[in-house]
Amino acid sequence: MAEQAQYEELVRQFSAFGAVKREMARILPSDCPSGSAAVLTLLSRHGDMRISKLAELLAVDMSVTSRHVAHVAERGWIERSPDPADKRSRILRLTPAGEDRVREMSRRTTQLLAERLSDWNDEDVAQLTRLMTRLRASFDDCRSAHRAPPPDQPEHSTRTPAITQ
Amino acid sequence: MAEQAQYEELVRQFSAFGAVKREMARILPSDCPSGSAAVLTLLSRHGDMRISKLAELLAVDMSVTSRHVAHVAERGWIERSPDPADKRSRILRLTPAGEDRVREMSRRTTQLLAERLSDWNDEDVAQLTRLMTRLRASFDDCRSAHRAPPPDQPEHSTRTPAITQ
DNA sequence: TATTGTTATACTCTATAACTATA
DNA sequence: TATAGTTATAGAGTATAACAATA
Repeated sequence: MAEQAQYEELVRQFSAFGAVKREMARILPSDCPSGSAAVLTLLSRHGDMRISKLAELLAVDMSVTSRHVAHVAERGWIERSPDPADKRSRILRLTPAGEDRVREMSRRTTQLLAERLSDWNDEDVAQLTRLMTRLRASFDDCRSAHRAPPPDQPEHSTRTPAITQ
Repeated sequence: MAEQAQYEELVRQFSAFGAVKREMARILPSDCPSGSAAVLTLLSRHGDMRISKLAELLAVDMSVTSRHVAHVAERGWIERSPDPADKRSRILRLTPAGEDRVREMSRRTTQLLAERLSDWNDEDVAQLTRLMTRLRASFDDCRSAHRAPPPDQPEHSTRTPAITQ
Protein backbone atom coordinates (compact mmCIF):
# COMPACT_ATOMS: atom_id res chain seq x y z
CA MET A 1 0.00 0.00 0.00
CA ALA A 2 1.40 3.30 -1.11
CA GLU A 3 0.53 6.79 0.09
CA GLN A 4 -1.64 9.41 -1.51
CA ALA A 5 1.24 11.54 -2.79
CA GLN A 6 2.71 8.51 -4.50
CA TYR A 7 -0.57 7.71 -6.20
CA GLU A 8 -0.97 11.29 -7.34
CA GLU A 9 2.43 11.24 -8.95
CA LEU A 10 1.60 7.96 -10.67
CA VAL A 11 -1.65 9.40 -12.01
CA ARG A 12 0.31 12.37 -13.32
CA GLN A 13 2.50 10.00 -15.31
CA PHE A 14 -0.53 8.13 -16.59
CA SER A 15 -1.84 11.38 -17.94
CA ALA A 16 1.46 12.42 -19.48
CA PHE A 17 1.81 9.05 -21.17
CA GLY A 18 -0.65 10.23 -23.81
CA ALA A 19 2.15 12.17 -25.48
CA VAL A 20 4.15 8.97 -25.94
CA LYS A 21 1.14 7.18 -27.36
CA ARG A 22 0.51 9.99 -29.83
CA GLU A 23 4.09 10.00 -31.00
CA MET A 24 3.95 6.26 -31.57
CA ALA A 25 0.71 6.69 -33.51
CA ARG A 26 2.20 9.31 -35.78
CA ILE A 27 4.59 6.88 -37.43
CA LEU A 28 1.82 4.51 -38.51
CA PRO A 29 0.77 4.42 -42.17
CA SER A 30 -2.04 6.90 -42.77
CA ASP A 31 -4.46 4.17 -43.85
CA CYS A 32 -3.77 2.12 -40.73
CA PRO A 33 -4.61 4.07 -37.56
CA SER A 34 -3.87 2.67 -34.16
CA GLY A 35 -7.14 0.80 -33.83
CA SER A 36 -6.48 -1.10 -37.03
CA ALA A 37 -2.88 -1.66 -36.07
CA ALA A 38 -3.95 -3.24 -32.79
CA VAL A 39 -6.30 -5.62 -34.57
CA LEU A 40 -3.60 -6.77 -36.98
CA THR A 41 -1.00 -7.13 -34.24
CA LEU A 42 -3.24 -9.22 -32.01
CA LEU A 43 -4.22 -11.51 -34.89
CA SER A 44 -0.56 -11.95 -35.70
CA ARG A 45 0.27 -12.83 -32.10
CA HIS A 46 -2.66 -14.97 -31.10
CA GLY A 47 -3.74 -16.44 -34.42
CA ASP A 48 -7.23 -16.69 -35.89
CA MET A 49 -10.10 -15.75 -33.64
CA ARG A 50 -13.63 -14.40 -33.51
CA ILE A 51 -14.54 -10.77 -32.97
CA SER A 52 -15.70 -11.38 -29.43
CA LYS A 53 -12.30 -12.78 -28.52
CA LEU A 54 -10.58 -9.87 -30.18
CA ALA A 55 -12.76 -7.42 -28.25
CA GLU A 56 -11.73 -9.10 -25.04
CA LEU A 57 -8.04 -8.81 -25.89
CA LEU A 58 -8.46 -5.17 -26.91
CA ALA A 59 -10.51 -4.50 -23.77
CA VAL A 60 -12.99 -2.41 -25.73
CA ASP A 61 -16.64 -2.89 -26.60
CA MET A 62 -17.42 -5.32 -29.40
CA SER A 63 -19.09 -2.54 -31.37
CA VAL A 64 -15.76 -0.72 -31.48
CA THR A 65 -13.95 -3.86 -32.47
CA SER A 66 -16.45 -4.45 -35.23
CA ARG A 67 -15.58 -1.10 -36.78
CA HIS A 68 -11.86 -1.68 -36.62
CA VAL A 69 -12.29 -5.11 -38.15
CA ALA A 70 -14.43 -3.72 -40.97
CA HIS A 71 -11.71 -1.19 -41.71
CA VAL A 72 -8.91 -3.73 -42.05
CA ALA A 73 -11.15 -6.17 -43.95
CA GLU A 74 -12.01 -3.50 -46.52
CA ARG A 75 -8.31 -3.11 -47.19
CA GLY A 76 -7.75 -6.82 -47.64
CA TRP A 77 -5.59 -7.27 -44.55
CA ILE A 78 -7.84 -9.88 -42.99
CA GLU A 79 -10.34 -12.46 -44.21
CA ARG A 80 -13.55 -13.43 -42.49
CA SER A 81 -14.49 -17.05 -43.02
CA PRO A 82 -17.63 -18.65 -41.63
CA ASP A 83 -17.33 -20.31 -38.26
CA PRO A 84 -18.48 -23.93 -38.70
CA ALA A 85 -19.37 -24.11 -35.02
CA ASP A 86 -21.63 -21.05 -34.97
CA LYS A 87 -23.26 -19.44 -37.98
CA ARG A 88 -23.51 -16.10 -36.19
CA SER A 89 -19.74 -15.81 -36.04
CA ARG A 90 -16.89 -15.55 -38.46
CA ILE A 91 -13.27 -16.44 -37.98
CA LEU A 92 -10.82 -13.62 -38.59
CA ARG A 93 -7.54 -14.46 -40.24
CA LEU A 94 -4.62 -12.33 -41.36
CA THR A 95 -3.98 -12.35 -45.12
CA PRO A 96 -0.45 -12.25 -46.58
CA ALA A 97 -1.00 -8.54 -47.21
CA GLY A 98 -1.96 -8.17 -43.57
CA GLU A 99 1.15 -9.97 -42.48
CA ASP A 100 3.19 -7.56 -44.57
CA ARG A 101 1.47 -4.68 -42.83
CA VAL A 102 2.27 -6.13 -39.41
CA ARG A 103 5.93 -6.54 -40.33
CA GLU A 104 6.16 -3.03 -41.69
CA MET A 105 4.58 -1.50 -38.60
CA SER A 106 6.73 -3.58 -36.30
CA ARG A 107 9.78 -2.34 -38.16
CA ARG A 108 8.74 1.26 -37.74
CA THR A 109 7.84 1.04 -34.07
CA THR A 110 11.01 -0.86 -33.28
CA GLN A 111 13.06 1.79 -35.01
CA LEU A 112 11.33 4.59 -33.15
CA LEU A 113 11.79 2.91 -29.78
CA ALA A 114 15.41 2.12 -30.54
CA GLU A 115 15.98 5.82 -31.16
CA ARG A 116 14.04 7.13 -28.22
CA LEU A 117 15.26 4.51 -25.74
CA SER A 118 18.82 4.44 -26.98
CA ASP A 119 20.15 5.00 -23.47
CA TRP A 120 17.94 2.35 -21.87
CA ASN A 121 19.47 -1.04 -21.25
CA ASP A 122 17.71 -4.38 -21.63
CA GLU A 123 16.80 -4.56 -17.97
CA ASP A 124 15.23 -1.08 -17.97
CA VAL A 125 13.00 -2.01 -20.89
CA ALA A 126 12.15 -5.39 -19.40
CA GLN A 127 11.29 -3.82 -16.06
CA LEU A 128 8.95 -1.26 -17.57
CA THR A 129 7.27 -3.97 -19.63
CA ARG A 130 6.83 -6.15 -16.55
CA LEU A 131 5.36 -3.37 -14.47
CA MET A 132 2.93 -2.25 -17.18
CA THR A 133 1.87 -5.85 -17.69
CA ARG A 134 1.28 -6.22 -14.00
CA LEU A 135 -0.59 -2.93 -13.87
CA ARG A 136 -3.02 -4.09 -16.49
CA ALA A 137 -3.42 -7.41 -14.72
CA SER A 138 -4.18 -5.65 -11.45
CA PHE A 139 -6.95 -3.68 -13.13
CA ASP A 140 -8.31 -6.72 -14.95
CA ASP A 141 -8.33 -8.88 -11.83
CA CYS A 142 -10.18 -6.30 -9.82
CA ARG A 143 -12.77 -6.00 -12.54
CA SER A 144 -13.59 -9.67 -12.26
CA ALA A 145 -13.20 -9.80 -8.50
CA HIS A 146 -15.18 -6.74 -7.48
CA ARG A 147 -18.00 -6.54 -9.93
CA ALA A 148 -19.17 -10.11 -9.55
CA PRO A 149 -19.48 -11.37 -5.99
CA PRO A 150 -21.19 -14.48 -7.41
CA PRO A 151 -18.33 -15.81 -9.54
CA ASP A 152 -20.58 -18.22 -11.42
CA GLN A 153 -21.30 -15.74 -14.16
CA PRO A 154 -19.53 -15.06 -17.44
CA GLU A 155 -17.08 -12.22 -16.90
CA HIS A 156 -15.66 -9.69 -19.25
CA SER A 157 -18.72 -9.09 -21.29
CA THR A 158 -17.35 -7.11 -24.20
CA ARG A 159 -20.64 -5.75 -25.28
CA THR A 160 -23.52 -3.55 -24.41
CA PRO A 161 -25.98 -5.37 -22.14
CA ALA A 162 -28.94 -6.55 -24.14
CA ILE A 163 -32.23 -4.87 -23.30
CA THR A 164 -34.72 -7.69 -23.13
CA GLN A 165 -38.34 -6.70 -22.84
CA MET B 1 19.79 -1.27 -26.45
CA ALA B 2 17.08 -3.90 -26.40
CA GLU B 3 16.02 -6.37 -29.06
CA GLN B 4 13.08 -6.28 -31.40
CA ALA B 5 11.02 -8.84 -29.47
CA GLN B 6 11.43 -6.80 -26.32
CA TYR B 7 10.26 -3.65 -28.06
CA GLU B 8 7.27 -5.44 -29.53
CA GLU B 9 6.21 -6.61 -26.11
CA LEU B 10 6.60 -3.09 -24.74
CA VAL B 11 4.46 -1.70 -27.56
CA ARG B 12 1.83 -4.31 -26.75
CA GLN B 13 1.69 -3.02 -23.19
CA PHE B 14 1.48 0.57 -24.41
CA SER B 15 -1.55 -0.39 -26.40
CA ALA B 16 -3.18 -2.31 -23.57
CA PHE B 17 -2.64 0.59 -21.21
CA GLY B 18 -5.63 2.30 -22.78
CA ALA B 19 -7.91 0.10 -20.70
CA VAL B 20 -6.34 1.42 -17.51
CA LYS B 21 -6.71 4.99 -18.67
CA ARG B 22 -10.36 4.45 -19.52
CA GLU B 23 -11.09 2.93 -16.14
CA MET B 24 -9.46 5.88 -14.43
CA ALA B 25 -11.51 8.26 -16.57
CA ARG B 26 -14.78 6.54 -15.65
CA ILE B 27 -14.60 7.62 -12.03
CA LEU B 28 -14.34 11.33 -12.89
CA PRO B 29 -17.37 13.58 -12.37
CA SER B 30 -19.46 13.71 -15.52
CA ASP B 31 -18.93 17.46 -15.93
CA CYS B 32 -15.18 17.13 -15.61
CA PRO B 33 -13.74 14.87 -18.32
CA SER B 34 -10.08 13.94 -18.32
CA GLY B 35 -8.97 16.97 -20.32
CA SER B 36 -10.49 19.32 -17.77
CA ALA B 37 -9.14 17.25 -14.92
CA ALA B 38 -5.62 17.51 -16.32
CA VAL B 39 -5.89 21.29 -16.55
CA LEU B 40 -7.03 21.62 -12.94
CA THR B 41 -4.42 19.19 -11.65
CA LEU B 42 -1.56 20.96 -13.39
CA LEU B 43 -2.68 24.36 -12.15
CA SER B 44 -2.86 22.94 -8.66
CA ARG B 45 0.65 21.54 -8.90
CA HIS B 46 2.49 24.23 -10.74
CA GLY B 47 0.54 27.33 -9.74
CA ASP B 48 -0.75 30.13 -11.96
CA MET B 49 0.37 30.12 -15.55
CA ARG B 50 -0.50 31.15 -19.09
CA ILE B 51 -2.19 28.88 -21.61
CA SER B 52 0.99 28.41 -23.60
CA LYS B 53 2.76 27.06 -20.54
CA LEU B 54 -0.15 24.78 -19.79
CA ALA B 55 -0.11 23.47 -23.35
CA GLU B 56 3.57 22.65 -22.97
CA LEU B 57 2.94 20.72 -19.75
CA LEU B 58 0.01 18.87 -21.32
CA ALA B 59 2.06 18.20 -24.45
CA VAL B 60 -0.89 19.02 -26.69
CA ASP B 61 -1.57 21.81 -29.15
CA MET B 62 -2.54 25.15 -27.69
CA SER B 63 -5.87 25.03 -29.53
CA VAL B 64 -6.75 21.91 -27.57
CA THR B 65 -5.65 23.52 -24.34
CA SER B 66 -7.75 26.55 -25.10
CA ARG B 67 -10.88 24.41 -25.31
CA HIS B 68 -10.17 22.61 -22.06
CA VAL B 69 -9.51 25.91 -20.35
CA ALA B 70 -12.75 27.39 -21.68
CA HIS B 71 -14.62 24.39 -20.29
CA VAL B 72 -13.27 24.74 -16.77
CA ALA B 73 -13.59 28.53 -16.83
CA GLU B 74 -17.28 28.29 -17.77
CA ARG B 75 -17.82 26.20 -14.67
CA GLY B 76 -16.03 28.66 -12.43
CA TRP B 77 -13.12 26.39 -11.57
CA ILE B 78 -10.49 28.82 -12.83
CA GLU B 79 -10.19 32.56 -13.33
CA ARG B 80 -8.43 34.33 -16.17
CA SER B 81 -6.87 37.61 -15.14
CA PRO B 82 -5.02 39.91 -17.54
CA ASP B 83 -1.28 39.44 -17.80
CA PRO B 84 0.32 42.80 -17.01
CA ALA B 85 3.39 41.85 -19.00
CA ASP B 86 1.56 40.96 -22.23
CA LYS B 87 -1.93 42.07 -23.13
CA ARG B 88 -2.38 39.11 -25.47
CA SER B 89 -2.19 36.70 -22.55
CA ARG B 90 -4.13 35.95 -19.46
CA ILE B 91 -3.00 34.29 -16.26
CA LEU B 92 -4.94 31.20 -15.27
CA ARG B 93 -5.64 30.65 -11.60
CA LEU B 94 -7.57 28.00 -9.73
CA THR B 95 -10.61 29.28 -7.82
CA PRO B 96 -11.63 27.84 -4.44
CA ALA B 97 -14.29 25.83 -6.30
CA GLY B 98 -11.55 24.53 -8.59
CA GLU B 99 -9.45 23.55 -5.62
CA ASP B 100 -12.40 21.62 -4.27
CA ARG B 101 -12.70 19.84 -7.57
CA VAL B 102 -9.04 18.90 -7.52
CA ARG B 103 -9.32 17.52 -4.01
CA GLU B 104 -12.42 15.52 -4.87
CA MET B 105 -10.84 13.99 -7.96
CA SER B 106 -7.65 13.24 -6.12
CA ARG B 107 -9.65 11.47 -3.48
CA ARG B 108 -11.41 9.34 -6.07
CA THR B 109 -8.33 8.39 -8.05
CA THR B 110 -6.39 7.60 -4.90
CA GLN B 111 -9.17 5.33 -3.73
CA LEU B 112 -9.34 3.54 -7.06
CA LEU B 113 -5.59 3.00 -7.17
CA ALA B 114 -5.52 1.84 -3.57
CA GLU B 115 -8.08 -0.81 -4.50
CA ARG B 116 -6.52 -1.89 -7.74
CA LEU B 117 -2.94 -1.84 -6.50
CA SER B 118 -3.67 -3.28 -3.10
CA ASP B 119 -0.99 -5.95 -3.53
CA TRP B 120 1.67 -3.51 -4.77
CA ASN B 121 4.17 -2.26 -2.25
CA ASP B 122 5.62 1.23 -2.11
CA GLU B 123 8.67 0.27 -4.10
CA ASP B 124 6.61 -1.27 -6.92
CA VAL B 125 4.58 1.91 -7.29
CA ALA B 126 7.65 4.11 -7.07
CA GLN B 127 9.47 2.04 -9.66
CA LEU B 128 6.61 2.21 -12.16
CA THR B 129 6.34 5.96 -11.60
CA ARG B 130 10.07 6.40 -12.14
CA LEU B 131 10.12 4.37 -15.33
CA MET B 132 7.11 6.13 -16.81
CA THR B 133 8.64 9.49 -15.95
CA ARG B 134 11.85 8.47 -17.62
CA LEU B 135 9.97 7.15 -20.63
CA ARG B 136 8.32 10.49 -21.17
CA ALA B 137 11.61 12.28 -20.70
CA SER B 138 13.25 10.06 -23.30
CA PHE B 139 10.58 10.97 -25.81
CA ASP B 140 10.72 14.66 -24.95
CA ASP B 141 14.49 14.82 -25.14
CA CYS B 142 14.56 13.20 -28.53
CA ARG B 143 11.98 15.64 -29.78
CA SER B 144 14.24 18.54 -28.99
CA ALA B 145 17.43 16.77 -29.99
CA HIS B 146 16.37 15.30 -33.33
CA ARG B 147 14.03 17.80 -34.84
CA ALA B 148 16.32 20.77 -34.45
CA PRO B 149 19.94 20.21 -35.47
CA PRO B 150 20.41 23.98 -35.10
CA PRO B 151 19.69 24.28 -31.37
CA ASP B 152 19.37 28.05 -31.54
CA GLN B 153 15.65 27.91 -32.13
CA PRO B 154 12.74 27.91 -29.73
CA GLU B 155 11.68 24.34 -29.08
CA HIS B 156 8.42 22.83 -28.05
CA SER B 157 6.17 24.96 -30.12
CA THR B 158 2.75 24.08 -28.74
CA ARG B 159 0.86 25.48 -31.64
CA THR B 160 0.13 25.22 -35.29
CA PRO B 161 2.87 26.85 -37.36
CA ALA B 162 1.73 30.24 -38.57
CA ILE B 163 1.29 30.51 -42.31
CA THR B 164 3.00 33.73 -43.26
CA GLN B 165 2.46 34.91 -46.78
C1' DT C 1 -34.84 -16.12 -24.61
C1' DA C 2 -30.08 -15.29 -25.02
C1' DT C 3 -26.00 -14.41 -27.75
C1' DT C 4 -23.01 -12.77 -31.85
C1' DG C 5 -22.26 -9.26 -34.51
C1' DT C 6 -23.53 -4.77 -36.99
C1' DT C 7 -25.00 -0.12 -37.31
C1' DA C 8 -26.58 4.59 -35.70
C1' DT C 9 -25.67 8.14 -32.64
C1' DA C 10 -23.15 10.87 -29.47
C1' DC C 11 -19.16 12.36 -26.80
C1' DT C 12 -14.15 13.24 -25.92
C1' DC C 13 -9.64 14.12 -27.45
C1' DT C 14 -6.64 15.70 -30.90
C1' DA C 15 -4.54 18.35 -34.92
C1' DT C 16 -4.63 21.74 -38.75
C1' DA C 17 -5.84 26.04 -40.47
C1' DA C 18 -7.60 30.57 -40.35
C1' DC C 19 -8.47 34.50 -37.71
C1' DT C 20 -7.91 38.51 -33.85
C1' DA C 21 -5.40 41.26 -31.10
C1' DT C 22 -1.07 42.54 -29.49
C1' DA C 23 4.22 42.62 -29.59
C1' DT D 1 6.32 40.39 -39.24
C1' DA D 2 5.82 37.35 -35.41
C1' DT D 3 3.46 35.64 -31.34
C1' DA D 4 -0.64 34.49 -27.86
C1' DG D 5 -4.83 32.89 -28.02
C1' DT D 6 -9.48 31.60 -30.15
C1' DT D 7 -12.53 29.22 -33.13
C1' DA D 8 -14.05 26.13 -37.08
C1' DT D 9 -13.51 21.92 -39.02
C1' DA D 10 -12.20 17.22 -39.43
C1' DG D 11 -10.51 12.60 -37.92
C1' DA D 12 -9.90 8.90 -34.53
C1' DG D 13 -11.40 6.25 -30.45
C1' DT D 14 -14.90 4.91 -27.46
C1' DA D 15 -19.60 3.75 -25.33
C1' DT D 16 -24.64 3.08 -25.47
C1' DA D 17 -28.60 1.50 -27.67
C1' DA D 18 -31.23 -0.75 -31.09
C1' DC D 19 -31.32 -4.16 -34.58
C1' DA D 20 -30.79 -8.81 -37.41
C1' DA D 21 -29.54 -13.48 -37.52
C1' DT D 22 -28.68 -17.54 -35.09
C1' DA D 23 -28.34 -20.56 -30.80
